[in-house]
Amino acid sequence: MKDLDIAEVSRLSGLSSATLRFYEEKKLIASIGRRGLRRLFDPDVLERLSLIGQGRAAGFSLDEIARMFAPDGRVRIDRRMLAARADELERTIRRLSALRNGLRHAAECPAPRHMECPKFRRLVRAAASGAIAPPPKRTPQRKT
Amino acid sequence: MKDLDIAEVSRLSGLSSATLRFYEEKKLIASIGRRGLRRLFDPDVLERLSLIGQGRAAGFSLDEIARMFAPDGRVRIDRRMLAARADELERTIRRLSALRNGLRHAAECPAPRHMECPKFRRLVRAAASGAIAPPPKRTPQRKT
DNA sequence: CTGCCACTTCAAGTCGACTTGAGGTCAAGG
DNA sequence: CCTTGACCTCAAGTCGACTTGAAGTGGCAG
Repeated sequence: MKDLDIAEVSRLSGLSSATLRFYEEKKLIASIGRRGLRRLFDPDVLERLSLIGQGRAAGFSLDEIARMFAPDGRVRIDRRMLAARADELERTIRRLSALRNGLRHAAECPAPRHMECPKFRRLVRAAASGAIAPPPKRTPQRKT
Repeated sequence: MKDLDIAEVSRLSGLSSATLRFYEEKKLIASIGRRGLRRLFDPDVLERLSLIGQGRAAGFSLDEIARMFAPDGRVRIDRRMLAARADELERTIRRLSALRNGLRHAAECPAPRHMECPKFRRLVRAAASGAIAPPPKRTPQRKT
């Protein structure tokens, strides 16, 4: 397959070229050369970007993801790290499920004001003990 | 019940006093008075903080949460908004579940290098089409 | 009465992941 | 040959949710 220039990679990956340059600077991807000033990429970069996307979606930081690639560019993922993250995801999923149930109830609850609904109060109380739950960040938007 | 000073609220809620001041400034909570310089809070503030925690955990921003409280301090939550968020959570949960399965597989996969495992490649390919998934932020840590 | 020290205010800093802006370059089309 | 426009670099800005630092204050133990 032919090399891709940054605009093509951008189009195919859905990431802005600024982001691609940023990723290159962070050593997450590497350009294979230039045509004039323009970066050229091996089509493999798309797989790599997908991998990076997976990592991000799983909650790894860019730095962590960078560490998952051996210096030769091969994937070298610590299996224990993955298992740990899977467990963490499991917990997150449970928490979010409870939350979703709470929200669904609140959305359907007939009480004129939420604090008058015993179920809602119970949910609030339940979460009140101890520390307050930290945020599972909402999906930001990318710009083309 | 007796009024609480900021240190007590901090202890009971697990939030730093700086955070409490920050929340007050953002109109998320209100102090009921002072003893000297010290803020005093109605014990109800704990329920309010719990509610705020719930909101944060559900992915609402502080500004959005602030809008959920009527000027008189009563809860006034738009039910459609809650339902919408519940649906969004549902989607997030599905995505995370798939991801968790992928991670679990990757962690147990016998292939010496992940890209050699057909299952792993399939997962990567699957996510490769179209945009890259956005990050579900990881739990930060609070300081007392 | 004095000193301590947890509180106060206000401004500025932090963190991650990008985005934006200014000023520059160069391959390709007319 | 010249213009055009997409790319380039580097620095700085943005966003949300706090945290940190400097400088000040006042209730209360001794």
